[in-house]
Amino acid sequence: MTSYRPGEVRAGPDDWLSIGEVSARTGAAVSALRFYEEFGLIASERDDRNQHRYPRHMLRRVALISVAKRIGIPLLDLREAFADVPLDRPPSHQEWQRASRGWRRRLEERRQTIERLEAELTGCIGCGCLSMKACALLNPGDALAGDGVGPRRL
Amino acid sequence: MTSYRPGEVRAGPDDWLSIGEVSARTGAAVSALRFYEEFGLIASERDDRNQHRYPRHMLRRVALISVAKRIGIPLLDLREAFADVPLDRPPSHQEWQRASRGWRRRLEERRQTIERLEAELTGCIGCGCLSMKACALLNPGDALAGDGVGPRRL
DNA sequence: GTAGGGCCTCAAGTAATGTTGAGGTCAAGA
DNA sequence: TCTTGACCTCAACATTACTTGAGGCCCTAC
Repeated sequence: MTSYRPGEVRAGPDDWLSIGEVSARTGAAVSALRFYEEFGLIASERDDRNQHRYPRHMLRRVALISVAKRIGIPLLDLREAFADVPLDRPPSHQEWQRASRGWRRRLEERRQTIERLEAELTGCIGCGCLSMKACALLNPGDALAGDGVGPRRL
Repeated sequence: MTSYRPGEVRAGPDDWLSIGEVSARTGAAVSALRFYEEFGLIASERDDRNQHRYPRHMLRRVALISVAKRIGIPLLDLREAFADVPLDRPPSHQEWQRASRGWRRRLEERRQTIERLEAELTGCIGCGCLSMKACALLNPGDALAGDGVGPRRL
């Protein structure tokens, strides 16, 4: 494997980042980064001292992982969502966009679940559903958990 | 402890539900219900055979728990969100509404995180942030993870 | 030359959120 | 009467997502 040194001249002085630098810049713990890498979510080269060297474009991946985590997207889904974004080179604009379409579906679904819950908590509760009759929340089988038909909003 | 029988006359024939009925109506596994109860998220009485008897209003709680789970809200937060909703009697309209205000804050925050991520994936990536300069996603410390100021949308 | 810092590997531990299994009670139906 | 089904308790296991610890390498600064 080619070995890259931190100061290697390619385009800038810190084109390659150590694991500590990536951690500092993304807020992800070093241990988490190692974990993500083993898991295949990110990748790195090694320098002549066997230390991780991350290309800058990996920062974006890590940032996306961190945010996704916050909204409860499991790492497996994340790996799938990243499937077509190359790890070994800066993804092209197009590649990010293609991947982002898949993301958006997931995100939208999630956002809609939240919005529905918000609606339930105000509209539904506010409108008398407390009676527990025909409330979408309590509609069994359906119960906001599926995609069934039935009363949705209002 | 008072013991309630399923058929006890109070208002209807099934004012009290067995754990299996609650499970069937909410979609939550029996084991999950027991877990929620031990955790303090729901509560029940026992009948003369030591079996759980759930009041109907518990269905709503379970339904809310199920939905919240789907959007990644941890049970601890959930317990806090339910703090002022009584377990031992049907919550009043007012009580639900007061609790729902807390919920809404949480939900909104979560929704905004998602919306930001959506924006990053389209707007930001689409607008040249690929250059990695001054991108909210990569702004350390800030990085969508905090509430700091800085470039947010566009 | 030695102390510290940053990095490495590998194994074990932790927290959250349940599920599964063993062993038992009880009531109703064939 | 015997079996089946729903329920009980308690303990152990599973999964996800990491963190912590032990033991070691190498460079830089004092």
